[in-house]
Amino acid sequence: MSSAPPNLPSPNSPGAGAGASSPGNSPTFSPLYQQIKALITQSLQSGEWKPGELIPSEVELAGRFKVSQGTVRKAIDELSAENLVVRRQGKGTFVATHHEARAQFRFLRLMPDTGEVHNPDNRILEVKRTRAPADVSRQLDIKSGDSVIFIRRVQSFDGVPTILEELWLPGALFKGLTAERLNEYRGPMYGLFETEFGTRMIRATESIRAVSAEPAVAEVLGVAAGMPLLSVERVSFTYGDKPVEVRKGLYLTDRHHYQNELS
Amino acid sequence: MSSAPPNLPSPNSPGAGAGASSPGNSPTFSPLYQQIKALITQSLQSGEWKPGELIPSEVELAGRFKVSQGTVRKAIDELSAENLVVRRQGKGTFVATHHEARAQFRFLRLMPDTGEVHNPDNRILEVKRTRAPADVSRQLDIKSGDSVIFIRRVQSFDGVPTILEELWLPGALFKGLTAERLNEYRGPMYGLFETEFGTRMIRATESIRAVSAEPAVAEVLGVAAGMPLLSVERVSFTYGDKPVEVRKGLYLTDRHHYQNELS
DNA sequence: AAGTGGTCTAGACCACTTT
DNA sequence: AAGTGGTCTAGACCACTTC
Repeated sequence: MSSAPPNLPSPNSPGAGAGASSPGNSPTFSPLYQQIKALITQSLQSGEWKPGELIPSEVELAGRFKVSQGTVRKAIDELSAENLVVRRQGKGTFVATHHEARAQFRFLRLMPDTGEVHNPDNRILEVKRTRAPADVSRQLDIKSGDSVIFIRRVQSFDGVPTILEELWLPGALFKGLTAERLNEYRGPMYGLFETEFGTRMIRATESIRAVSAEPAVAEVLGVAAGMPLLSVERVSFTYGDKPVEVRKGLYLTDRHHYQNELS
Repeated sequence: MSSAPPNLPSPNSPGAGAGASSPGNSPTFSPLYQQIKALITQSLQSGEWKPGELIPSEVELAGRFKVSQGTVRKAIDELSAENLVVRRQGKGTFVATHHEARAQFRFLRLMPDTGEVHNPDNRILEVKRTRAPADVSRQLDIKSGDSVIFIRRVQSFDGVPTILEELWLPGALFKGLTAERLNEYRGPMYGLFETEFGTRMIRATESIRAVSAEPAVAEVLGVAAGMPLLSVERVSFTYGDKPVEVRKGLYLTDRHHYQNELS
């Protein structure tokens, strides 16, 4: 294992020469555990350890990086808090995956008002390769007019159409994504993205508003035009805070609600 | 080596609602740092250390509880992650308070679409003591018909009425809360609750939907009836997961949006 | 200089899972 | 029994703030 050792300034020679150590932009050394965390994140990003897989034990990583187990532990603690890995006592630490109920609800906040049954159904209306609209290309941080995959779909619960969604994905990352593959795939869409295209969503921001259903939208959802709908605009990010999905959803909230925790 | 593991099986305090719904078995011994965390939380709850104040140093707490500093540290780490305390290097650890910009945005998620100026204005429409409606009393975990304080207010930004809110507070906890005190108070409402009534909100859940503005609502907000509005129903909790506020808000989202982070 | 939180180490033992 | 993560300790030193 090569594994470049951390670039720490070694315990003996702290920034003695730095002088005044003004609060400016001097090359501040990050804590050891942050450097370890960055190294582990690199291995996650590069696919050295794939979603669902076991990563090396704390002891082994400590040996590899030439630091104490406690330092590795603190690094993994933070990765665990960020939902990049999952610890299981006695078993080891695993790369987080969207193929688990655990991760599902982080990205689907619409809950039925009563009961628990979902009976979800996913109908793909359209998949095409096109050019990114200006606002989407800006949010995806790609050049205006770059190729993107556009997806339009309806999600129903217990047979009731509830979510109409439009997605834009960078074409460069999702070559070969077709309606057929989307339709035959079982499980969450982010699971497919992660296993088939090597792109794992780890974080997202959402902007929520109330809007009025336009006639075309109302027809798809089977409601009257003018019906109030929840508009949810999401930008999802993968490793390195790189945006890789724009999603605009319209939620019917007469029997469901968007659940949020403030803490 | 200390004499004996100070494994006190959790000091059973009456009403301290240990009912954290932990799915585990009953008499499980919790880790030491969890017990320390519970003790510190008790001191926070009892007001021994008040919001904004400095709590004893880690070394002092370690001495008081007869454990190592590392154990106290881990307890405070979690309290810090839960926003109950705030650490400041070199200064100490402080009890979190709503009188800081830092805490404001955790509980106000409505952001202007452009710009940053807020120019907030708060107009109290009504304050009265009444009996809790059935749904509110259920959410506040009080007896149906118990006395509650009811508040109705409008918040404007840059002179534009944007939020119409109705609040219900347990009467027992907020004796003496009047429209006058609400009007003359500068700063966030949760700040007033915390300093004047000793009740600190630490967590909340929100249910969000899209609804249509009823005529009476539309008039207050200065929009047309039928305008789509964001309905935000919040239940806030204080220490021990005790619900102490029900808040039903209607947000005008044509120039603002509800911002959320999925992580 | 003294006090605080922040980092790092080394070692011990515990709880859980698998062999 | 062996391996993993989880807890706890004791001590050292660093970074920051205040005196």
